[in-house]
Amino acid sequence: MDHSLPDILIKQLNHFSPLGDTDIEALYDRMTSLDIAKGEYWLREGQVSSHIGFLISGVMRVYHLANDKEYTSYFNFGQRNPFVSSFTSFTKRIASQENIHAITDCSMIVISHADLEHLYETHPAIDRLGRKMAEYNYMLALERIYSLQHRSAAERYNELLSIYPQLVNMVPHHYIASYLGITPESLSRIRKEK
Amino acid sequence: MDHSLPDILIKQLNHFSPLGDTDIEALYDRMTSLDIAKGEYWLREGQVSSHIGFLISGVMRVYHLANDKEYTSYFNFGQRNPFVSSFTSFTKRIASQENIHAITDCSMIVISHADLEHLYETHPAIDRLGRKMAEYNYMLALERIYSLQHRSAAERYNELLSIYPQLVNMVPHHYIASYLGITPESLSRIRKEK
DNA sequence: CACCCGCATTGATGTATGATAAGATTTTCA
DNA sequence: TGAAAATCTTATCATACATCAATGCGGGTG
Repeated sequence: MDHSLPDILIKQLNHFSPLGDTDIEALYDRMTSLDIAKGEYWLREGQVSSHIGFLISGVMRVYHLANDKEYTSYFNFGQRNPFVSSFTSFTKRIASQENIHAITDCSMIVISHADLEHLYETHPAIDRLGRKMAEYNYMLALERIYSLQHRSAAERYNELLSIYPQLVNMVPHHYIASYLGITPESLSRIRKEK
Repeated sequence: MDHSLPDILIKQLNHFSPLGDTDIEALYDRMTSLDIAKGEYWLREGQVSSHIGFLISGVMRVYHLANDKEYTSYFNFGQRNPFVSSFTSFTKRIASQENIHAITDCSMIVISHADLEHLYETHPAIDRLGRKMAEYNYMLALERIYSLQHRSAAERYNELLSIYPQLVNMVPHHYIASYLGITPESLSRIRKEK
């Protein structure tokens, strides 16, 4: 892509692990920008996830379909959770069980699996960056496990509110409910309490 | 330590990411073996986790204490889940909220944070290995999130049975219940159904 | 051997959340 | 703009799981 990777991407990646000029140059060469309009899909169940994305703006949602219900794996939104992927599909090169779509108009910077592997092979600093990102995502996942394991639905909702105050105004509530592991009706009751 | 890292460790690490002879040599120099007797603690809440461990044999348990209750974060047991740590404490160098203790006599190979960082700096193959391990742990965490989010207690118990058939005979049931996010009474009822 | 004491079980009851159905509200778009 | 669709709420009832209390079991220790 042209020499215009958004500052926010460089800044965030540098925050995970410092990159040299040649590393950033290599990223320039392999990453491309991708805009997705509200409602559009980036990945459908059954496909092998070919790219991983870094979300610049908007809200994306990863969900799984079973028994006629949607199970929201997670949202990508803001700087806390910018890595968009069906991670297991992307990493293991297997069919995804998940769908990924844009809840609002979205802007991403993406890279293909082959290109990322190539960068890992040729740029140790990027390999390290990959490690830092995986460690970060793992720690986020541990927090979520703890929350699901030990907190009530109302507590989980309040946690979500405190972490992403704006999210609740941007996405349909039944998606939020599904993310929390409850029904839309239960979420409605929880919200009424307050 | 002496030149006798267990084959199982080398084999498992190689399975994550291939290591050269010099990498393995470097691991030899920095890793030490550590045995912990049944009931002993490896880490107490409030301490900063100084080492990460690879479990060779036995069962370890990571748990958190709150409101007079024990919340079991996870078990380390067998080859599926060999990395023992309070990961956030170890990675961020902050006080751990978790305790780690041996449920049975345990044997581990451990490495200090400083030594691991040094290996990451000097051996790109080990940095890559770290990435693969983090990615692996992340994928395991995603599975657990899905299970907690969308499955009933009985389903989660059966999952656990199918993944670690022997575990239920080796650890007190109230630990298992806590891991599943339910009370010992509920677990007892689930088991009676079968 | 007998006594604990931690653990597992069982029963009775309470509560949070799910299921179903109906209505109200908002959004979409022809 | 107006009708249809999607979403949100509310109500009722059902169920899974928690809580509380009591009993039983089993292994360690005097």
